[in-house]
Amino acid sequence: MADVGDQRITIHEVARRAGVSHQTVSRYFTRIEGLKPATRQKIEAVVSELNYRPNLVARSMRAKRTGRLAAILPSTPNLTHSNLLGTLSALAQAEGYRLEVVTIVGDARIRADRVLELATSGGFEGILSLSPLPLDPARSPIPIVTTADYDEQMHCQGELADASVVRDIMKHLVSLGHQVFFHIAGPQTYASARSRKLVYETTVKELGLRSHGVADGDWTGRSGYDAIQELPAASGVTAVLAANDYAAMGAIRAALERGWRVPDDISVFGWDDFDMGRYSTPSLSTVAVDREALGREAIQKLIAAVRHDEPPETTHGPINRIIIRESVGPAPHSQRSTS
Amino acid sequence: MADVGDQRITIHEVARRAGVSHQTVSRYFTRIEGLKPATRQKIEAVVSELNYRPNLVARSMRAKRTGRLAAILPSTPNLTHSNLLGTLSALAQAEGYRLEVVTIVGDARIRADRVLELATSGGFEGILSLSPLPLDPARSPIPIVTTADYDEQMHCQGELADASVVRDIMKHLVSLGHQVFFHIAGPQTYASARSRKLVYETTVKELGLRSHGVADGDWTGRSGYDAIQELPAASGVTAVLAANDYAAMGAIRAALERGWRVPDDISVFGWDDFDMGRYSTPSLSTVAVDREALGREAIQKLIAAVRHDEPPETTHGPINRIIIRESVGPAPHSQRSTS
DNA sequence: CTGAAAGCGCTTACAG
DNA sequence: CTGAAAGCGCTTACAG
Repeated sequence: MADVGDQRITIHEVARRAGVSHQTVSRYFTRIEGLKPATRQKIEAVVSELNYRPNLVARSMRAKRTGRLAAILPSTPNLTHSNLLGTLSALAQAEGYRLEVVTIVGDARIRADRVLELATSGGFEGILSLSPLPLDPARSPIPIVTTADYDEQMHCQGELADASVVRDIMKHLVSLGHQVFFHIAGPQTYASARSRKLVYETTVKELGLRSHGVADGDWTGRSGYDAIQELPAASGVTAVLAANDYAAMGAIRAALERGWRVPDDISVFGWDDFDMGRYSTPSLSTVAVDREALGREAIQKLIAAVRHDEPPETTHGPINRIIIRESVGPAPHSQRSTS
Repeated sequence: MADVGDQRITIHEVARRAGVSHQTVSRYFTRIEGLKPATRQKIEAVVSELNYRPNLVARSMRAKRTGRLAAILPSTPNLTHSNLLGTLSALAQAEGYRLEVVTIVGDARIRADRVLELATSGGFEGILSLSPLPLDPARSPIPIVTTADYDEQMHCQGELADASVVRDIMKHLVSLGHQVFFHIAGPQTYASARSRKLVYETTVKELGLRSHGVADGDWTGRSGYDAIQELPAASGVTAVLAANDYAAMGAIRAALERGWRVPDDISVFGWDDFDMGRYSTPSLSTVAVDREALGREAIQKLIAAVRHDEPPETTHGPINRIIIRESVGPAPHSQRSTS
């Protein structure tokens, strides 16, 4: 049980072995030039022999600049399906920053606490949150920027501005003859789920539609499946809006099992444009969210804040794009009979 | 453009305002007891007024113990579909550690570098990698444990030991009368993709099967779709093993579009047990990977290493479970005719 | 081009 | 129970 190889190599040890002062070793790591080739070589030899690397904690405590930004990822899978992380990382790198992607687990309260901890940890110059956080940025010693999520966009641009997507979907369905709607919601702890539900309900009233109401869901296929299975046979529902693609898939499955054809008898919309929805049968109508545009904008805003620059202009186009595939079609001419 | 609220509050400032020494403030944060209630209250008032939080970087530089572990997540989505992260986090917490989940973007070389950087950063006591890494743990000053991934398990337990799953699948298909196989591989930069391909090829030989070969894929639905679309009409393939569920979904879609019934004409297997595969039609036969068991084992191993304890016994059962759903059935009695 | 001094913000013995 | 001293491993002016 001897403690093997556990002692940390310090810059002093490297300096001693190389026969130079520790400041010179420090320079070797921080400056590109300004070292005599001979000195450089001596240090290089010792560094690679000892496999030494500077302690970043110590460095960042002394140097004001750490060159590191943190991207806070929610632990839901929605964001990982694109190359968003790679894009953000590359953008940060182009501006001379490292991006560390941190997933924070727990409820909103815990997550906010941990983010504040990261902010005061001294390791980062700025924080990018890829999901809304119940956090006052003023409480943080470093800039915190949140991506304009679906719902935030809504709030920024005036009540229900971006919600036009949900309304557009419903209008489209109305134009196809649908009259009785049904919403399978996401967990109401998520702002995006709350807002989709809100807009659904608002639009039902606004357009004078009939709604069988809203089922509570939790993003899973099972929740969509259950919601449709429990639908009364005579509900008359012909159009279903699910909170995401998983729930939509479950809904379609349940409909098919009940002998309802999709889309001939009932149309189903998802949200997120997951890869599998494109290839399922029927393929899934959905909403593609341009998270890369949101992320790009957010990280540029963050870097500007870290540098005390003016925030950049917002230039991206629409974030949400409706994709209509096989799961949506004209409403059936006659009502379904009870099976 | 005044720099607003950017100066960091130090422990000295808190101490000054509370009328105590900075060590007393330090004690307020590190020890549960040992402060006079009056002193505690004075400090508490100042802390909440200034919203002060100790600089963790400074703390971890001075104190040898940081109480933090890092979990390195690959930027592929496979792992985020379960509550693995929550489980790991809870396990760490129960042992008195914080788990910080870090996603590292880039190719294997870059990722290995960044992990080494984290290891020497001084911020963590141990690192758990949830994907294989081209990294010599001996080069790290702190313990690094990698979850026994599909392929690693294989190597640990002797060549092809765990590969039994792929072989079991193929044997099952043979028992259903299938004779001509086809594999849609994952990107060969991934160890798991390489190993599935290897075992496929080995088993073809071992069981004396006919194989139409291996298509190069990249985990996406599109790659599965293309592979099947490009299959010669007279290939005679009746059993397809896809590298993951996405590719399998694409394969099924392409087969249906070519007028091949699934599973009547052709059977398709996926891998990963993604949520949507359960509800698609036909539902997807797949392999469920018990990543939680792997993760649990890995983090216990890591914590033991950090504490210089004996590593715990490996007690989990089989990691991979074959799930047979509608996409797999008996081989067609007669060969398909060219359409 | 390189070395001696000071200090980043905290914690940990050690006194009182 | 609380304060004065030392030091974690580095970098940044400042001299030479």
